[in-house]
Amino acid sequence: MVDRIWVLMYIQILLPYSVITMTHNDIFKALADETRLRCLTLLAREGNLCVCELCHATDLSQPKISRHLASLRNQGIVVDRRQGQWVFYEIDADLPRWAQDIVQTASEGLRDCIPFATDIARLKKMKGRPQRCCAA
Amino acid sequence: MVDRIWVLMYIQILLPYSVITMTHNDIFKALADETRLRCLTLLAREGNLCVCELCHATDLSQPKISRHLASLRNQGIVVDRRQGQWVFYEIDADLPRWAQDIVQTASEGLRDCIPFATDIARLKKMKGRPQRCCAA
DNA sequence: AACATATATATGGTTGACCGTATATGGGTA
DNA sequence: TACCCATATACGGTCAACCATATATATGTT
Repeated sequence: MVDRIWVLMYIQILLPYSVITMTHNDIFKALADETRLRCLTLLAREGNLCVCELCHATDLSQPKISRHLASLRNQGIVVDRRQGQWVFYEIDADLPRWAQDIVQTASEGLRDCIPFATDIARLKKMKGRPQRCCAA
Repeated sequence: MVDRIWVLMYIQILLPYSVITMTHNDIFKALADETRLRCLTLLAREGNLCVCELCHATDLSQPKISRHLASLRNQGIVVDRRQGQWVFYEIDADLPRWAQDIVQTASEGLRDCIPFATDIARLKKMKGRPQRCCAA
């Protein structure tokens, strides 16, 4: 029973960090899925967005967005920050410079393509977006 | 029997082109595999290379390299050119500008990392590299 | 023709990543 | 407490992509 508690603590405390095993092509694996590519280009453009904004912009289901954001977080590509009832995601500033350049280049290169342009348009039209407290 | 011949001709003539169904994240799918990433960064650096040079540089098996090059060719990311007994590959100049920038950024950003640095070193040390006729 | 080198493809099998649906968690408010 | 909203995760199933090994094709040389 006591052992079990220690095992659970191990899983809760150590695993979330040990999962971060970034290899050199992980950034490309992240961008290789359309859902993640859409989220990352939106984040590159907007700075930070909460899950419901990403759901609205992409018109994809909440579990789908959340699952992909979790995988990006576990790879150290995005970081999350809870603010009230919302969780805001943004691209990790600690990402290697060249990797940030890759995301930025993709975001600009795809700006006018479907579905990326549509995502931006839907986000702009979204009503009742949550207020940011301080950081843009 | 005659039908069979037409079917075969259809497969041979039409299929290689219809296979090219480039979507916006295909360039990232291409770079998401380490073997292809190593090949593409080498090609971005060297301009063009034949299969045996890529095998030598990466120390990977010939069927493995050839299979990945075929998938890159089928997606319109590289083009091949036979010259004598060698087949030279290079990055397709018709690739969208932003996609070329992605490959270039990756090539430069990974230049000093393992295994990319080792690949370049092995290529430099390779003996008996085939002569190029005209194009660099 | 016979052989050597370079490259491409076929086969069979394994694994990892994705999906939708259902449900759990957690903060905010009444 | 109970309830609502936003978010996260669990479950079970499907499919695409990868691998190694074996073999086919194509060019050049003797």
